[in-house]
Amino acid sequence: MKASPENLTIGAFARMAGVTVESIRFYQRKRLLPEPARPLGSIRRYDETDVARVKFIKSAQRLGFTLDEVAGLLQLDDGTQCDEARTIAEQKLAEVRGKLQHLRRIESTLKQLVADCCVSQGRIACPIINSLAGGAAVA
Amino acid sequence: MKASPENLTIGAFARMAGVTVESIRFYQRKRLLPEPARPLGSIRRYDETDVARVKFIKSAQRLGFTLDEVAGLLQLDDGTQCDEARTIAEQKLAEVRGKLQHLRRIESTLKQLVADCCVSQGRIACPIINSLAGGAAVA
DNA sequence: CTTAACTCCGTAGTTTGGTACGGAGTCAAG
DNA sequence: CTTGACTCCGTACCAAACTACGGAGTTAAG
Repeated sequence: MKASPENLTIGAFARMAGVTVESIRFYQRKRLLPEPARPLGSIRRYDETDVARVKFIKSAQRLGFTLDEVAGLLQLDDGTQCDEARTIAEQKLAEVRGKLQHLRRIESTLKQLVADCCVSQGRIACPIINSLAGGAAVA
Repeated sequence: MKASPENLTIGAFARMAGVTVESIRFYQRKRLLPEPARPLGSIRRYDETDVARVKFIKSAQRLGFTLDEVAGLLQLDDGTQCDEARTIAEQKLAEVRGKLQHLRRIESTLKQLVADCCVSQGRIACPIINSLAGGAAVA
C-alpha cells in the first residue's frame, strides 16, 4: 500500500500533512516527530508514516490535547495500551466539561447584562459598566 | 464618601485591589491605569478611584474580556455610552457561544471515544488511538 | 554550468497576562 | 542617622504553538 515510500522532501511532506515546513521542524524539535537520518550532507526524506503521524497530532489537537499530551499519546500508538489511552481521554473529557461549566456561567452573566442594558434604555448610567464597576460575579 | 483620598502607596493599593504590585505596574504599562504624577523625586499615591478601576478590570476579565477589550470598555466608563457597551457585550456573548459550541462538539467526540474504548475491551487495537490516527473529526 | 527553488540550522519574535529580579532611591521609626 | 521596608524602573522570563529570518548548502532543470 505504500505508494511512495521514503521519497518526500520536507516541503512535499508538509503539504501532504497540511502544515508548514516550520511546523514540521518545530515538531521535530519537540520530539513529536523523528528526524530521519540525513544521507551524508544530503537532504532528509519522509514517507507516509510521517504524514500519518502529523495527522494524528492534528486530530488530537482538534480534541483539545496540548502537544505535550499528544507526545504521551504517541508513545501509546502501537495500540496495545488501551487502558492508558482511555484514562488520558477521560481526563481530557473531565477537563472539557469543566471548561463548559465555566463558559456556561459566563454566558448567562453576559446574557443578563445585555438584557438589563436593553431594558434600561431611558435611564442614565449603563448597567453593563455599572455592573463591571461593582464587581460583577461570573456565577 | 472618599474615605482616604490620594493616600495609598502602590503596595497598599495593590492589596486593596486584590492584585500584586507587579500587576499594577503591568496595567500602567498597558495604559489601563493612569500613572499618577510623582511629586518630584518622591513616591506616587493612589486613591479609591484607582481601586475601583482595577476591580472593573478584574470583573471584565472574569467575563472573558481580554485586557485590550477592557481598555475599550474603560473608555466608556462614564456610563453614557450604553449602546457601545452593549454592542461589545453582545459580541463577547456571541464569541462565548461559539466557544461553547466548539467545546460541546469536542465533548461528544471524546465521550464517544471513551465509550468505544470501554466496549472493545477484548480486542487488540485501541479505538482511541485508531480514531486519532485516522484523522478524528471534532464534529 | 548556471540559476532557481528548496533544504538545513540556529536564533529570535509573536501573543496574553502576567511574574521575577536587581540596583537605586525614598520614607518612617527609633 | 541608620536600618528596614517599601518604591521606582528596566529588563528578562514563563507557557504554548508556532512564525519569521538569514546565510549556507543541495538539488533539479535547462
